[in-house]
Amino acid sequence: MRPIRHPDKADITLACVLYALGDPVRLEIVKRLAVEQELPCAAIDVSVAKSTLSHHFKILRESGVIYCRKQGTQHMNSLRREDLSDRFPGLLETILNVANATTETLV
Amino acid sequence: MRPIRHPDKADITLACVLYALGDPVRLEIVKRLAVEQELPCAAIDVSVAKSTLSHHFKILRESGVIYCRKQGTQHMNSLRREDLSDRFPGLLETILNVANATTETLV
DNA sequence: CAGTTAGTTCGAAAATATCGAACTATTAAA
DNA sequence: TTTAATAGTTCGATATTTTCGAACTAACTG
Repeated sequence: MRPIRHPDKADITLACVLYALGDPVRLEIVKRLAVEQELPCAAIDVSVAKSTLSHHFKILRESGVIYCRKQGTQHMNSLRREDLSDRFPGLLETILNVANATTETLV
Repeated sequence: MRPIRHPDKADITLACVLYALGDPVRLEIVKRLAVEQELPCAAIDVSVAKSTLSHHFKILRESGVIYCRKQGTQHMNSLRREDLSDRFPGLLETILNVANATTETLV
């Protein structure tokens, strides 16, 4: 397995973040991470193939939305809250806010 | 030309809105509309084919981000500010805020 | 009516997403 | 110390989406 790539805070772009969040599966992942602090990929119970879920985590990671560290056989994921609110103040907070206020059938 | 379809306010979903905004061209369109109130498609000067630009406007329209009315040969586009802030309070405002604060090379 | 402008639709090519199968890395068990 | 189990990635094929240019439609203009 290759080293896990993460963009520098300064390289995080708004369009990429919005793109990453603009998918029901990924939005669900982010909502879970907002509550649970840190989770392995398998903790997310959505109806997509394992390889597809892996792809979604990669998109979130490469867009700068989540941070991922290896721990044993697991990959522990967490939101890059601080980096995101430095770069785009209020963005993640507002999105999580409206995401939780809305009862959308996600996934 | 078929009648122009717009989703009802209640049918606007967060994932679709974020998806619509998660593209540099479409984000640029929205930034322009935030300043100019109402614009025909051709007023947006981006380096994509006319048919591609038409597609981007369609995505924005069908996601509920913009409203489009025909006026002669033109299609006048405007942000659905009120509908969006009813449905997702603070979302568009925050996104426009950080979009303008950030000097991203879009398009 | 012919010509112009604004935008859409169509068909093909390119890029992205999804899936299942095969793979890699780490831990646990025999 | 093999052997198996678990977590996740990578690969190859198929499906969906994006992009483009060409052809089209609709409304205005001379």
